[in-house]
Amino acid sequence: MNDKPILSAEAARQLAVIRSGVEELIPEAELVKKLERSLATKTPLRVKQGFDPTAPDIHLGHTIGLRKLRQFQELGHQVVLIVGSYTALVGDPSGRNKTRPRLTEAEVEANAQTYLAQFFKVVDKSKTEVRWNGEWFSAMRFTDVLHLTSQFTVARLLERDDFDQRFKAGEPIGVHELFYPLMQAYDSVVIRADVEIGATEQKFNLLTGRDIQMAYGVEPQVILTLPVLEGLDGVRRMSKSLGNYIGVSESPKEIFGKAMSLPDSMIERYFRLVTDVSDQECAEVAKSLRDPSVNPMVWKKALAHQLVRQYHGHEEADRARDDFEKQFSRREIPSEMPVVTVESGRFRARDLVMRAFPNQYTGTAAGNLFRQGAVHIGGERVTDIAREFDLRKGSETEELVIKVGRKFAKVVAA
RNA sequence: GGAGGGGUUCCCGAGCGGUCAAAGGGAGCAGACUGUAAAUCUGCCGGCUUAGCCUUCGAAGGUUCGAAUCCUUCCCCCUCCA
Repeated sequence: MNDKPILSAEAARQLAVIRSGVEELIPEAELVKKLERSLATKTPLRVKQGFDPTAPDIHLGHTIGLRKLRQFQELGHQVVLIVGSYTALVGDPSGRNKTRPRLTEAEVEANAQTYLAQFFKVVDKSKTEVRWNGEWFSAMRFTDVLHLTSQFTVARLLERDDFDQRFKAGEPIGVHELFYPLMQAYDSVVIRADVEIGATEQKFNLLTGRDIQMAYGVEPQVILTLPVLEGLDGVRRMSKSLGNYIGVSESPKEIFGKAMSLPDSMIERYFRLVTDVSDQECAEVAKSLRDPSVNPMVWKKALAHQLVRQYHGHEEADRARDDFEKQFSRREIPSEMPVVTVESGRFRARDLVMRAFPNQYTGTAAGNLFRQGAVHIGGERVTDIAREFDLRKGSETEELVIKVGRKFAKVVAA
């Protein structure tokens, strides 16, 4: 406590903002020094975040980090985004129990563009420096690689939990995967990162950055880890591959609906981690949620509304909420649903379902839905897959609303 | 390089010549109940022109009336030794 330097008011303010919501800040004293120096010399800190263009969909889990970057920008610092065009060729082993599939360069390029478009929905593009790490890795000679890899030991690499677990479980570990942390670390050397942020599972990689920077005679970065967000199941991490995510590019209706399917236990956490709602307001939400007379659904709706608002604006948020209440609370037919046009003619009930929801069901699966009473056609439950419906343009049966479970679609005769 | 163990349907995991489209669990989907929450109960859970048929148990061959189960070769993974 006594060895902490005395903070200037501005540095103290910045530190408080930076620290909010973070899991770990290592080492805090170094950040303080960097902040003071930044203020004194009017030189922004270089705040690094990397991403591998493997999965183009940015979801709420990612926004925890992106929101932190934006905070840094608002404090006047420089964000450096590393597009891991080369690291993607390895695949980050963090939190993985399998080797990642390798991507082609074309896939990497396409994914990166998709990613950037979404990235700048949260982060200020004008205050971001984007660098592709192929810039330096493609120029490396083998002796450079040997030099880099000689700065670290296998024992230390194997200390990390994910490698350790895979090793013990008899899962394969490719030698190239061991390079991953070193490559990420080297990025920090090249761009002279002052701060690198990442999810908690990134801690090892981030710390490696410090070691490697020192080995190359660069001032080590401060690392800042952020919590990992649970997905829609409330248990497993939000991820595209698990299909339990809310993407920032999704429609208002999807975002609202997915948010409403969250377990109650996640409401407060989501408010804290992925909305602009202030800490004080979050505390009030938490308090209210503990009150047994309050229906948590009220807060979940508020959360869903807030999320849609952040990505689509207030009007869309209102509309999504109204639609939701109409469709699910009052069980009315939604105002908007996918529309599929078909040629005029007679259709068997099961074919109608398969047309209405293209590529979603096999015939067997659709047949099961009928048997289970999940299918409503024109507002009536249908259990006979062979029942025929006449759809004709111009006639009174020009269109039919098909409902399967909770999903709606409209079939219109052309 | 040598020795041993292993690859089963989305995942884990049983099966070890017919009764196997393959136990059990998980995930998923649907119905009931609800707040598109949780919990619970029930059903479905390879495909098809569905009382039947077709394709599946790492790959390719072979033995057999019949193979996920036996044999051969190959591919991949793990462990121990070097």
